[in-house]
Amino acid sequence: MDLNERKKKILHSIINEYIKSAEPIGSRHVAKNLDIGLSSATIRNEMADLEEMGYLEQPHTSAGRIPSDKGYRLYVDSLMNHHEMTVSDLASLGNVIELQMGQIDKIIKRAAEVLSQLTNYTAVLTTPEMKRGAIKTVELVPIDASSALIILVTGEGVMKHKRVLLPAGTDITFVHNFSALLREKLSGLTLDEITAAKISEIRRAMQAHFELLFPVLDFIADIIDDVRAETEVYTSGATNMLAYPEYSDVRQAKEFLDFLNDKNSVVKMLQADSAEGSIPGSGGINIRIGKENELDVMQKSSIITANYYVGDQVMGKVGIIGPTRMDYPKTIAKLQRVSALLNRILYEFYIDED
Amino acid sequence: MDLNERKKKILHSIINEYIKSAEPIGSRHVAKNLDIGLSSATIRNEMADLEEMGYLEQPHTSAGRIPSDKGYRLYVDSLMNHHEMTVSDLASLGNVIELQMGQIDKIIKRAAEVLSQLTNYTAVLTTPEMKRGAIKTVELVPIDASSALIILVTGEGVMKHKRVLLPAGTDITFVHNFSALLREKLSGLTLDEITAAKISEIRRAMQAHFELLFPVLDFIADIIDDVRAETEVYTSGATNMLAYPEYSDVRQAKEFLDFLNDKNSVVKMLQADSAEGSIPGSGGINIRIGKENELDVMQKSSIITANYYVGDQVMGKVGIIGPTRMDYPKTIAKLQRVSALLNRILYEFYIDED
DNA sequence: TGTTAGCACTCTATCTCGTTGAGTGCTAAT
DNA sequence: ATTAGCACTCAACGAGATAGAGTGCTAACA
Repeated sequence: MDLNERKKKILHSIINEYIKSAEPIGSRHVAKNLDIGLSSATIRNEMADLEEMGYLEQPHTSAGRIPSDKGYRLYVDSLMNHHEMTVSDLASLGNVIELQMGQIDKIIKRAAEVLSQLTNYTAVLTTPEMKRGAIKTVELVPIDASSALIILVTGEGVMKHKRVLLPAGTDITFVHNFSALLREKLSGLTLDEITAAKISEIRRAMQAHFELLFPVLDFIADIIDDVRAETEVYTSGATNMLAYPEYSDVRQAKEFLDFLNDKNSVVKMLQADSAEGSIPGSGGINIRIGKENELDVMQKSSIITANYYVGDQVMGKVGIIGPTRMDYPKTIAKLQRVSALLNRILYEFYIDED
Repeated sequence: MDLNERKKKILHSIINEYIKSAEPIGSRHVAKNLDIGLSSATIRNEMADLEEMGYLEQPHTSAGRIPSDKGYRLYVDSLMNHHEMTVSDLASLGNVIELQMGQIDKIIKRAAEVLSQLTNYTAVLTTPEMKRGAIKTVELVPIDASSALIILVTGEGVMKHKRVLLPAGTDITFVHNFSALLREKLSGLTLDEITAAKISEIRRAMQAHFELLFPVLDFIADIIDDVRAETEVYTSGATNMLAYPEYSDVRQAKEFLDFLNDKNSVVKMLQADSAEGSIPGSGGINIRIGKENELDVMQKSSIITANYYVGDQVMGKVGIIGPTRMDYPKTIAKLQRVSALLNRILYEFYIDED
């Protein structure tokens, strides 16, 4: 039994219908409302075949059919029509650009909001892993007589700060000199290069009279560790999912929301995209459908991810989570648009000011 | 008909039971399991009285009674036993203290987490309104040839930063001088004092050769507006509510969660505590029960709020949201403990480093 | 040989209806 | 004033009965 054109067309129609209604689709419905030109009996036979081949399943004997994960897989890989965003959707994207002057994490956060509003699903973004990022500047800013602020800025525009106590009676000029020396020693290094050994080396290389401020070096090591380890996760529209019948059970809804609140799980999920899921020629779009995802909470959901870049370096992941019957074509189009927009904004943000 | 001691005792017992079970309480249950020493028939009469007086209600004719909002009100005002935290609860509070070295918003965030874990309800905290806060320091830190970071630190330890573009070819020493001048002009002023007029005044007072950097002043005005307007809201344990039968309907759950996501609504709610709700001698604890709250989403919930301070200045609000049948005594005890702890930590953080 | 009409069959969803049991209110006895 | 007793009410539950959507199969048809 082979998957001929007619079978594909029927499958395609069924999936489209199911995406809209979330109700099992019967042969009669296909024959009447969809433009196939066959009787319900014929459709019935074809549907039986499609079920045998694993593309459809039946919730129970006398219900219609719903697509299986395998069915969706075929759908996203070769069946579905690709989609262009509508004018009104595009218009609402304009707002994102206005944030160009803000900081990088605000832009990313905003992108998550836009995506979730645009799609009515849940958007998830991760900020870049900074291992290979370079330090742009380090500054020690005195706040008052007894404390100062360490500020670290990376090439990607990420900023991190920490307050440190100064030994009593430290002279301000002294702090400034130390700050200048720090900057000289550290700027340009990538975060990977700043190991404990490197810190010790700097400590030795400094003149002895900075000894008073040596504890500050430890704080700098801390803060760099923070930046290095830190992958922030922004989620938006988590509650959108509660509007879909798939999540009408509160307990499952809770599980899903708790999962989204757990940063580590989300990062892990976003980074785990599989080779099987990547859509050729889509610019790095990756889709995992239902059980293709190992996580229990995701068995009824799908996730579509994309990378975003500055220049040619991957900065992070954008993902959209929806029920398995989510509207793949539209969602993919929106995801592509937003990630492209994000690329452009970050590029301008990053390159222009370089 | 008056509310004698026996009626009070019965009401007290019923409310305690209902808080545990979330099921209507019948006269038989009260007579058997609770230590009153009266027959179910007598209890029945008393319960009928209590209903007539408005302290109890009946979901339907042949169900038991549940407390009304008025019943809860009486309960929290004069019936309930006050509660001490258990040893194990206290032990888990120890962890909060370790964050002393972190920044103020991390501490506040952590406090929300601790509270929600401790109570199994939803914790909400607001950060202070900064109108009367003073500026501790302002710094303009060059990042590269074309951009710099404005950094603003207030007396409360809040830090805010923004990246600005510099005119091409700006000299670094020049930036430093400008930065020093800024600091001199602005530090010590409260945020309220820095009006548009004040900014113009500073602009005029500066030597003309800083003209190039005048646009930076506008950014400073922006950033100060941000700090002034900004009341951050931290929420923790939002999904805890989904475990209670009161929220078993997904639609209501969604409404509640959406409400929590809306910063403005939450701030408004936290600030709207009423005179009727404040518990005398409890150190500023305020309770609003069910319909005492105007908000639709809160009709089935109660909120207990407290203020927290640095020294004698109110910094913000802590609130715990639960179903109306929440365990008031325990929750109040925990809220008091955590806000006291918060006060102490902030006091140390703020005063020690001053 | 592929398509279709027809029909018996299956299974869920929904409704009704009786039953159960928890709880009440009232009355009469203590 | 309290309590035992009893009739009454009502939600919850389960057992049929019914409707209807949808299927699979067979036989007729082009």
